[in-house]
Amino acid sequence: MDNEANRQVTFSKRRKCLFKKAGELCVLCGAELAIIVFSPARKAFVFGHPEPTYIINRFLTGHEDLDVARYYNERLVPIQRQYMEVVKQLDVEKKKGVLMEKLQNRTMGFGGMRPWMV
Amino acid sequence: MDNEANRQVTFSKRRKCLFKKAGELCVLCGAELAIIVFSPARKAFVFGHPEPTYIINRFLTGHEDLDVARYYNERLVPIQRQYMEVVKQLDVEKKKGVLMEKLQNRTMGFGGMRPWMV
DNA sequence: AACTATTTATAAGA
DNA sequence: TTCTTATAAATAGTT
Repeated sequence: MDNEANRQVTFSKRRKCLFKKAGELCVLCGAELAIIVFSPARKAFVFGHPEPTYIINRFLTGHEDLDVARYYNERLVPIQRQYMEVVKQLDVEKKKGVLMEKLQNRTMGFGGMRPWMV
Repeated sequence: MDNEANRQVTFSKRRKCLFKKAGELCVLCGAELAIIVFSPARKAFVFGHPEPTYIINRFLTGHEDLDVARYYNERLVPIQRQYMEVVKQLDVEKKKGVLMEKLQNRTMGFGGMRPWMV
């Protein structure tokens, strides 16, 4: 395994065998698995039972019925909604404040104390 | 491999061996790989060289420098921060409102109009 | 967990 | 690349 050509041959042989073993593990033991291999030449080889993406998503999300994008979007969307809701409330409160302040000024005159600004 | 106990033993033996073979493929051939195995009992076992998440992200994104979790978290974290900021502001505005209302009641008496509630 | 008879994988050479 | 083969490793069943 000294030269590059031999290393490539060994890689192919061993990869093939690894995938075979993986398939046996699934069939014999009822396991579910995925293997992703990048060759030294950076090429991807994938094995999965069932499909690799199902296994990967299950691993990444901890859920069987979610893909990664959906998993994160389901966290992102509610907080975006909450955020907009709170912004709306804040706007209402600020308008209330402006109204109150006007009313206060009318009642007390502009020299009146505004304790919340102290 | 008829009964459940034997199947579990076989699963452990073969999984261990699969990971060993995977390690050899990496060291001997300069490959990079990840294996995710779910046992029949639905427990996850992971092997990776380098770290499994690096391999998985490289496979999913097609880029070596893009992290799926990071991609989504970079959208999630800022909005979480903004959300908390706005909640704080809302709290401040509400307290202002309460103070103003008290002051207004003191000034005008409890019969005073509160136009912002109409 | 350890043993072992048998099967399977492997590296190197053709 | 594929085939061969001597050697090493893995495996299932047993203790």
